[in-house]
Amino acid sequence: MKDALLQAAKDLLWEDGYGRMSPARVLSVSGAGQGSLYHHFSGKAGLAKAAIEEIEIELSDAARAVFDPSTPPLDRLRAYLLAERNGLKGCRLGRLANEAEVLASPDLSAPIARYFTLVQLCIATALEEAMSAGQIDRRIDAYATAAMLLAVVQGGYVISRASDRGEQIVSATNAAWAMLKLLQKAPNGPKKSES
Amino acid sequence: MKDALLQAAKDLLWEDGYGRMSPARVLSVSGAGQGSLYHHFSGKAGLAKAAIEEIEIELSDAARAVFDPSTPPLDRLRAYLLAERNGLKGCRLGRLANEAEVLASPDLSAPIARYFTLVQLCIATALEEAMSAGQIDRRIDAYATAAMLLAVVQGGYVISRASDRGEQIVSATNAAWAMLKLLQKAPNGPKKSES
DNA sequence: GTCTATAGCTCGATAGAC
DNA sequence: GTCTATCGAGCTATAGAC
Repeated sequence: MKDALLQAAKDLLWEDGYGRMSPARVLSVSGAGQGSLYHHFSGKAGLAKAAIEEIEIELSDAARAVFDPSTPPLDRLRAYLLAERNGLKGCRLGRLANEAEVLASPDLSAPIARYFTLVQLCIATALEEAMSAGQIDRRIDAYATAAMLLAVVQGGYVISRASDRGEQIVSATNAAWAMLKLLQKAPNGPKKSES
Repeated sequence: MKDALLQAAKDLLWEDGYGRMSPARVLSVSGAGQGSLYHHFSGKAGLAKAAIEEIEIELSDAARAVFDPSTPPLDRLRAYLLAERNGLKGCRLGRLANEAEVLASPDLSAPIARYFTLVQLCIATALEEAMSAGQIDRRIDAYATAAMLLAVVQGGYVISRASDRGEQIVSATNAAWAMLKLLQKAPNGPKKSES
C-alpha cells in the first residue's frame, strides 16, 4: 500500500503539480483509505517529499547513464540534447520548481536543486573535456554554457506546453546541438557529425 | 475599483500563480468587497483572463521596443539576451504556462501562446536579417534557433528559481549571446562586440 | 456600484473502531 | 495496518441590503 501511495503521488505530481496533489486524489488513484496515508507518511508534505526524492533518484540515474564518462564528451552532449522528450508533459522535477509552495519548503525543493546541479555539472564536465581534447572552440565558458543548455531543455518544455506544440522543445534542443556543432573542430578540418 | 482588482490580480498571478490567486486574497490586496469582483467580472476565471491579457499587452509592448526594426539585428538580439531579469520571480506569463488549470482554459492560455509566438518571430526575423547581411553564420535555422533562445530565457528562470540563485539566468543568457558572437563574422574579420 | 452574510464544496488532518 | 466518520479552515460563488 505504501508503494501504491508513492506511485500515485509521483503520477499526480507530474500531471498536476504539488498544489493539486490532494490527499483525497492520491487515495482515489491508489485505492487506499485515509488511514494508510497518515500511517505511512506525516501528511501531504511528507508523502510529496518521499515521492520527489524517488523522482530525483530516477532522473539522476538516467542522467548518469547519458553522461557516462566512458562515452566521448561530444556524444554525451548530443545524447542529452537529442534525447526523446514529451514536451507537453514537462520535466518531472522542473515543473515543480514553478510552484511557490514547493520552493518555500526545503524538503521539497532540495531534490530539484540537487538534480539540476548534477546535470549542469555533467554538461560542464563534458564541455571541458571536449575543449581539452581540442574538439570544440575553447573560448566558451563551460559552466555558463552548461547553464544555457540546461535552460534550453527546461525552457523547451515551457514553450512546448504554452503553445501546445510538443515539437517546440525538439526545435530548441536541435538548434542548440546545431550551434555546438558549428563550434566543433576536429584535428583535420571541421568535423562532420551525424545529427 | 475595477482597476484595483485588476492590479491585485496581476500582482498575485506573478507572486503565486493562478491556483493560489483566490478571490479572497484579491479582495484583501485590492481593498474591495466581495460584490465588486463579481459585479465587474464573471468570477475568478474572468478576472484572471482580463489580468493575463493586460500582462500580455505590457510584455508584448516591451518586446516590440527591444526588437524595433530600426535597430541593427544583432543589437536587438543582444538587448534581448542581456536584458535585466529577476530570475527568482520568473516570467510573468511563462510561469503560468506550468499550471494545468491555465492550459486547460483557452481564455487563459491563448495570451501566453500569443506572446511566445510574437517573441519567437521577432528573434527569428532578427536572425534572418543578420544572416542576409552576412553578419552571422548562414548555416543556422532561424526559426529553430529562435525557439532555442526563447527557451534559454524561460529555462533560465526555471533553473534560477529551482536553485534559488538569480545569477543562473544571467549565466545562461550570457552564454547564449557568447555563442552567437562566435558565429558572427563582419565583412572585415571577426567583429569585436562589447558586452 | 459597493457592501456584508452566507451557501456548498473541497481541502488537509485527526479520531477511533477493527 | 487499514478502514470510516468527521472536524475546522479556506475556497468560489450567490443573495440581498444599501
